[in-house]
Amino acid sequence: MAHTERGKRQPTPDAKTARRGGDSVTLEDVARLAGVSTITVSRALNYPDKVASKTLEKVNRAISQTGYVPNLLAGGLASRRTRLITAIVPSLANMVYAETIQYFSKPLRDAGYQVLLGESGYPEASEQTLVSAILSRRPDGILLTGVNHSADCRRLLLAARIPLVETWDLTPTPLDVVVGFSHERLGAAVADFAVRKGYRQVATLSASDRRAKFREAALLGRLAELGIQEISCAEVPVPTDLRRGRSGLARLLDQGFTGGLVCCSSDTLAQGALIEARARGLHVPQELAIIGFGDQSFAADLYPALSTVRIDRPRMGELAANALIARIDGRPLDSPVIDVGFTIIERETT
Amino acid sequence: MAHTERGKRQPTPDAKTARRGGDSVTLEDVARLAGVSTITVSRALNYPDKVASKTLEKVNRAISQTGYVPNLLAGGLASRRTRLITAIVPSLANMVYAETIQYFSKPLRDAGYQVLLGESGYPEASEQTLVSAILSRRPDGILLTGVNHSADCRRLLLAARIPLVETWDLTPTPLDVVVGFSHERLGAAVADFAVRKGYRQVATLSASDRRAKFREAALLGRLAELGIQEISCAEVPVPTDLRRGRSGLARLLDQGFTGGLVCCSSDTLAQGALIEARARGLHVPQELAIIGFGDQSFAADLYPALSTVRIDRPRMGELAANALIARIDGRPLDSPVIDVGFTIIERETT
DNA sequence: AATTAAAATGACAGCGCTAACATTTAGTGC
DNA sequence: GCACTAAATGTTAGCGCTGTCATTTTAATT
Repeated sequence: MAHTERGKRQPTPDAKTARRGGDSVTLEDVARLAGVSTITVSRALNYPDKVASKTLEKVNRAISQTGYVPNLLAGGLASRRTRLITAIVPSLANMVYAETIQYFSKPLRDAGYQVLLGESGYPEASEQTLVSAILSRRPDGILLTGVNHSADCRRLLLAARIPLVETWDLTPTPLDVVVGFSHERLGAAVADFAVRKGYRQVATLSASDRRAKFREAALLGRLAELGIQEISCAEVPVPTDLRRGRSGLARLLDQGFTGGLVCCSSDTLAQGALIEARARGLHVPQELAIIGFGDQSFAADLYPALSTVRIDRPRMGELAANALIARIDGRPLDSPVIDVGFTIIERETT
Repeated sequence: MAHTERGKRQPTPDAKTARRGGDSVTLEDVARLAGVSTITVSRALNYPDKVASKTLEKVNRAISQTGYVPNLLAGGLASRRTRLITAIVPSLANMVYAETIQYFSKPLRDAGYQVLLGESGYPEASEQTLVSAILSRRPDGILLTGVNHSADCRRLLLAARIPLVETWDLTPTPLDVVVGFSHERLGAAVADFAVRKGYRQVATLSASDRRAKFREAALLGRLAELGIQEISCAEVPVPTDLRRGRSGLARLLDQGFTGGLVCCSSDTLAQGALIEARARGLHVPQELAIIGFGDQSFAADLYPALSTVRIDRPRMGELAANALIARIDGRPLDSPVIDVGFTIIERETT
């Protein structure tokens, strides 16, 4: 007792190594084994060309001998770079977004980033809460789906001063960068297509999704301009699936829609409509024409093959990733607004 | 110069606040504003019931005034708890896994965890590399798909001493906990089903996926036992899609398969086969019967409705999440091996 | 009011790493 | 060999938080 100084914890001799956990190997262990300082090990890991090759070799040997796995929490805290990118999508249940993530992730992975996923489609938690949770991991960048965010959300995002990419939509005033296409122009283009092909009756089958409704509104608007009178509309909840496509078409048919073009807000809905038509013995496209949206991989392989509107998703994902990386690296961008456009793909259902 | 002590950096008066970045609000800022110590703010955030309600109020006010967003890197480093769970799936392109993630995430989110996603289906990066990258974020737990991991991988995982859950398969010797079903029993059950229904010809249409091939082998084995002679097999690459389902059936038909039951390793493949049958004018199930695997949401809505083998994926995800949470909290598990079973769902294609 | 226990708060060190310098070593030309 | 530059390595001080005590305040009991 006598030599224990007032209150101060008396560290045991091996305190440094025996502390809590004590399990995992640290930089220091590697450094000791390699006979260099910790910073040299750090450099060997992060800037290998700043270290003499002999040293590098020693360090690498020590790393594999100890089975060292770097601690990115500590590294990120010290360097303020986490090598983490967060992608926020409405839902993984929608194949289209799951795919977007993939295309987006690839270039990021190659650039040494990991992608953390956030799903915003959970009504029980606000986007605000999600964003806050995400920011607490201090990602180097964030991908957002859509351009409509609550005021609180925008504030939070902007205050974090993190590179941001919004996708799947377009706006002249992005938070930072936006990579997408115009739902308005797309809706109008589909209306033009309907008229050009001579359909006198048009129906819409849309998910209750902000962007889908926006396309529908543009389509309806253009149709009115072009003098098309016979219009039916059906709305189904998200996420879209075959059942909703089937029941949606059933509803349209009950409503008095007797044939013409059905414009669906997703290929899945369109496929459901196709199935329902088949179950009812309606011939597509003779008695009923269908056009989808997205050009998902299955569209071309349906029977009959589905006409749809293609969004170049691989390109959109890649452009978004590259824009984000450029912003992180502080490189300038040609434009903060990148339009990837769309293409109407005509197959057998129209 | 005179009073600058040898080499030591001379910190400017406001060095503490003006340091690098200096941008983001820290616990200290909040504490100062609330007139308490940092640890009290920390407690107000993490253990609110350990703080007097008046203090809590002051702190919360200070937090919203400053727009403070906690830094989980720092918190995780200090507490050794990251509230991060990593899920490794083969690919998001496969709807089945994307869904699994969803079911798995829900209970975790409710328990205050965030899910980081890792895709192992990229041949350019070994599972080893992936696991290493994941471990460097020090997740509190890991979900793995499958039970076959390289020796290096197992070593790495085990050395990390992190709760682990393996899924989508079963093994008597899990790394930690396994939640899944027996592919062997499933394959045999499908064979029994084929025989019971009186099919004399059986074909398999399988993805080149370890578990799919395992089911197929079990099916073939049982078929042999039961004396079924006429068997055709087709293999397609992953990920499975409609095209591969169509071309797979086409191949079987070319090979001399003239009708009977086609056992597909995924519902998507089955759907592709169904489409191909329709395109060729083959009546299902009269001329050709089809059974899938997975009972994905679309299976019941196809026309004709697809017979398949149901895996209770929501339950599997939930059980996996709960097992992981139990392990993290140090609670004992009834058994480290949890079998969720399977059910053959007979609809219209058989 | 005095005594004791419980609740609330605080001081301090350190989690494992890296930025920013300082210092040492190797390389170059004359 | 010497001066000088560039390359390689090391020292130090945090990054922003929480665990572990120590201390103070409040409540409960006699």
